[in-house]
Amino acid sequence: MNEHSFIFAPCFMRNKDEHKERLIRDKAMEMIVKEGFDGLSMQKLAKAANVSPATIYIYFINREDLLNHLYNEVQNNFSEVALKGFSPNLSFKEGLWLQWENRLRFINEFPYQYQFYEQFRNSPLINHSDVQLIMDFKVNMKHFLMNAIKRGELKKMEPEIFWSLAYGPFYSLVKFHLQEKTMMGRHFKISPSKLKTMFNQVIKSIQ
Amino acid sequence: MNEHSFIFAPCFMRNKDEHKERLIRDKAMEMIVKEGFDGLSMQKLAKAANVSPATIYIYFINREDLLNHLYNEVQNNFSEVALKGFSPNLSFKEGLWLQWENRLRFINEFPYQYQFYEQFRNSPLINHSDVQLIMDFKVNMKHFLMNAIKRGELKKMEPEIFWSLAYGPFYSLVKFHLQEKTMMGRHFKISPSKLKTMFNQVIKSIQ
DNA sequence: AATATAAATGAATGTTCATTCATTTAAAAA
DNA sequence: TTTTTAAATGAATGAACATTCATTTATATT
Repeated sequence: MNEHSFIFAPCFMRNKDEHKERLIRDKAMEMIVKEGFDGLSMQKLAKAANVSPATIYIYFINREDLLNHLYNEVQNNFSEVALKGFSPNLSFKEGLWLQWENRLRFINEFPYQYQFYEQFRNSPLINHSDVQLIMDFKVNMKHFLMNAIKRGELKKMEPEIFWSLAYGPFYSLVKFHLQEKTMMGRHFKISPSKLKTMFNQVIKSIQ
Repeated sequence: MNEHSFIFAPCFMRNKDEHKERLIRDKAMEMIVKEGFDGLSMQKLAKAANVSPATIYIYFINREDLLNHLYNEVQNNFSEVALKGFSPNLSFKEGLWLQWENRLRFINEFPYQYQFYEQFRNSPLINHSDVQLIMDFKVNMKHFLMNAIKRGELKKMEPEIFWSLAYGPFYSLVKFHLQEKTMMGRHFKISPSKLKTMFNQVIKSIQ
């Protein structure tokens, strides 16, 4: 052992099992969606993921850290999917529709992730989370909106009004369908034509 | 004691203290808004309301029963306020605006009630609640929408699309302002003129 | 004032909770 | 194969949980 031993120390280590962490994360989201934050206990989660309770603490500092990591992950996944194929140079109508489609695809594909996300955002946990929207997303949207205004496709308005007009109806429709789903036990996907119909009406309110 | 003694039994009873129940209900909603469903324990609630834990069980069967009663109460209050001054014979624009104003008034006046309501609706607890919208509300809205369609002020569309277009932006704007509030610690009320501006844009999407 | 009743209580109960810890296991490097 | 390391564990810990119960308290009626 010399003074540099901590740098050149050989690394005889066992790797973390990523499949195991994935399982813990997925089961946690599923439990929260089905039983609420109340319903998530570390012991029940351990049992559901087939690991020891202590194992969870190898991957996460504590319960709160686990929840924050889950939220962080979904936030990143969601905004990444929302921007798939997007460019700030698209016409306003094309760009907004693309994001509606992308968001709906994510929600249909990962309903547990999305419902966990909504539950987290509507709870006080959100106040203790320091997760920020990824910068890429912010910058893209800012340029997109500036271009649309420059081209006269969109009139200037306060940002919160824009977001409320452009996405309020979308998320409301999604909520209707997710409620239906949990009530009927079956998943009725939002039909693309219904979505497009509503989109065209929303456009009228923004232009 | 005769066979009718249970009917004519004298009633030497001490009355429930309504002020006490009110306090329990209010503190419960406040705790849930501030700390989530996780943060509501019967012992902490008892302490906050200055009663014994056992007292809560005089008014509510158990924790779940308490939460359901709270939700039920807010649902009723909210839909009652929403209909204040409403008539199905109002013009579509007048009737919808009246409801926006009424709803915003309720949210501004009872933010804890509203935020509890939102948190409950976005949690799985909603699946175990058998609370229904009051019939009066349903009937009124149905006639209102039928009249508006008859007069040509509103085109026929699927109910969930109507609700999403007519209220999605409203609730989205409310959410923006409530988030701001909890982040800044101060309450910035939505200005009526901002609300009216957005309302006029929303109307364009529905007609 | 006396009485009967349910409201109200504080302490207690058994359970479940998040988290820790001494130990074992597996795997990467030598 | 041996060595070293961190992953993984099951059992344990003390705190907090929902709920109950034997008493006491307040009050509407007599």
